Amino acid sequence: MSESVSPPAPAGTGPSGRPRRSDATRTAILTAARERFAAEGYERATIRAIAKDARIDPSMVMRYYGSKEGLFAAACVFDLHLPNLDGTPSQDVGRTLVNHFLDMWEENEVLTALLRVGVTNTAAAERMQEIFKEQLLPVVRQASPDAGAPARAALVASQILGMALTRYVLRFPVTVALSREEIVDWLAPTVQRYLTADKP
Amino acid sequence: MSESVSPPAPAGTGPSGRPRRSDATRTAILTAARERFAAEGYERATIRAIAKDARIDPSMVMRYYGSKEGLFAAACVFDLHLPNLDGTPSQDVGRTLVNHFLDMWEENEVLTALLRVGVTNTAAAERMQEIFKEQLLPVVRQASPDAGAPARAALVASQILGMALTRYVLRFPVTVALSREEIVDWLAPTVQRYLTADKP
DNA sequence: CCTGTTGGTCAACGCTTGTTGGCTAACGTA
DNA sequence: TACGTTAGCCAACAAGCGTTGACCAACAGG
Repeated sequence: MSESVSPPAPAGTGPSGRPRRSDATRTAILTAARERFAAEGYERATIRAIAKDARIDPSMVMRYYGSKEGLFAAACVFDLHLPNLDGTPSQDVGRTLVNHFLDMWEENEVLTALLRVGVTNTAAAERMQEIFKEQLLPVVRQASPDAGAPARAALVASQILGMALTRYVLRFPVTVALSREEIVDWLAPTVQRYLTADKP
Repeated sequence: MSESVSPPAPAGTGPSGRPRRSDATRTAILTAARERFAAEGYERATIRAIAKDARIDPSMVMRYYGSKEGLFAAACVFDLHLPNLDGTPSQDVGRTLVNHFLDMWEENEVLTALLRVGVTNTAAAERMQEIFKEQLLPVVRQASPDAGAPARAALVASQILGMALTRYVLRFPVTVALSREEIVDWLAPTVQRYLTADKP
């Protein structure tokens, strides 16, 4: 928690600093870390392997990110970029959301990393929960302004994360073989119902 | 794969042998292993910790199960005990299945272990896939006899596993707080639709 | 009673892990 | 040019891991 005095490493991005000479290395480490965490989870993604991917010494990782936990925290800053659904016809919000989530999952490995690590790492699980709470919940409130929004968001998350789990993490062959269109056609009505249907 | 000749340990349950004196220890190890794997995943569940839980020496685990992988394989033999849906009115199969899965997840930690480990361990992921293929797929075929049964089973799995993930593994507070009835009321129509609705 | 088999402990092995500190060399200003 | 700062490598540490083999104690059958 406390910053040590003597080492010159600022430990985080200097808020008002100009670009440092080591920024390339820093992002190389971060990129390698994301790939490894996403592919192998927390324990199997070793600092040594990440450093080798980034073509630097393992000790550099410690210098720039303090510890493995610090590295993971830095690697998992993430924004879902959920679209504003104001202009979307209310019967299309389910389809729009499912499409957006699939995009997010396929273009960005941070979500896979977060899911793979969160299963064994409490900090990552809480981080994931925060993301869904802070980013999905407001959208859900917009789509269904009754008091049950948190529960509706949780239901949406269960279906979205279940699809991500079986398709991108566990990689069930049948699920992987489904086309984007099939997935959207099947999941959109589910999400739509969780968002807008009366409580059963 | 090959049984070594000299050591007297039969390595597996003797198919025609009478009960051994060490059976109590064997099951103690297996119970402890299931708990640890379910709670912490593969890498964090150390043989030493499992042995301590079972109040025996770590080397016993090796003697009885050969290796950590062997122990995990033995700990994850599992039967979903899916009910025969022949006598169930066809509009109730969704509700019946959701209820059954929730029962399974709450009374047996093997599923949690399998999910937590499968996320980082290919063998466990394949094991989970087998279970769903061999045990869920036939039930799905029974409920929807068209050619799309594998895809329908995959969709059901995505929703069931997503709920299990967020409720029993990631433990999202809102999801944990949902009552059994709420979950069933919301998820049953989803599963029902995946099983019996026309392809969208 | 003896003797082979089984159940169990103990101490150590080789290896990998995260982490540390000291050293060199390049940079950038004064 | 001189010198403090930064970027980077190297070698090592302590701890924990799965795994092994030697050794002891309790049992069972002749």
